[in-house]
Amino acid sequence: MERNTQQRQAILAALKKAGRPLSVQEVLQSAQKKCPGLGVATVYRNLKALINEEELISVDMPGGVVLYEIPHSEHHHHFSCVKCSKVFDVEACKFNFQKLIPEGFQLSKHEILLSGLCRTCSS
Amino acid sequence: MERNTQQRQAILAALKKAGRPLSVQEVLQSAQKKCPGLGVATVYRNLKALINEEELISVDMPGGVVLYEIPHSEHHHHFSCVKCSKVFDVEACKFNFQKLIPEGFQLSKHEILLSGLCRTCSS
DNA sequence: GTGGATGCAAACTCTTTGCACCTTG
DNA sequence: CAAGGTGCAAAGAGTTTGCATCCAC
Repeated sequence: MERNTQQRQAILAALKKAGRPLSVQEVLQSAQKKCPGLGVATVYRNLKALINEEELISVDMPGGVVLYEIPHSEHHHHFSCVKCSKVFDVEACKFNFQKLIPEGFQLSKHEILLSGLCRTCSS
Repeated sequence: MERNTQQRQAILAALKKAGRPLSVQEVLQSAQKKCPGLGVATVYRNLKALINEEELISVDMPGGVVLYEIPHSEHHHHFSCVKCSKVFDVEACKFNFQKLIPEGFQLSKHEILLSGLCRTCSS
């Protein structure tokens, strides 16, 4: 997928505008404002292609929900608000996870998902 | 769900025997050995009920796969082998995640998923 | 005996795919 | 104008639900 179609532009614009990880449905609804008639299949196809091109990253949430975001920072994790369900980025961690795993295991990646109340919901 | 049915016993036995998080399909196949004719719906219903009763915990994996395990230790996380796809428990972490999140956010839970090669697959 | 639990199949949700048409380069 | 992308609808995969039957208490 190389062509710069209106659909692709609308999808990327929606994610850029949001500034936080969005679900497929959120991407669809937001992108449809700029591109009426946009279908779900196209969103799925573009999201998959954009991840392959490393223009997007996917964030797996509990319950099988997958969110998509533009990889703006080198390394970061996520915070999910239990009340409003919005997902926020949190800063990089400098923890040494290697010491958690047993002898002989090779660590190559880690994912951290924090949850609780966001600033808005906790006040 | 309070009754101690053969199906429920078979499901719990399968998870106890495995000693690691299992998928719905793994639970079904293992439990069917002791309980032929066991249906998928019953497995789903029991797993859900057992989680409510806090006799099981669920582990969300990337790709929307949900695994189930018996909560044997107080607090632990998981390591997923990228080669054999088996999931192992790793020891408790003592990291301070609070310092990662922004001012005003309230942290109540954290999930860590490590991945790489397990001992068997790395040798 | 009776109400909760089961098994089956249908229904649902979410994602993918086939195909004719359209659009970008 | 030609390849590649799109939209629609149908097909899949995974999970849930309705209902008659069954069985644990």
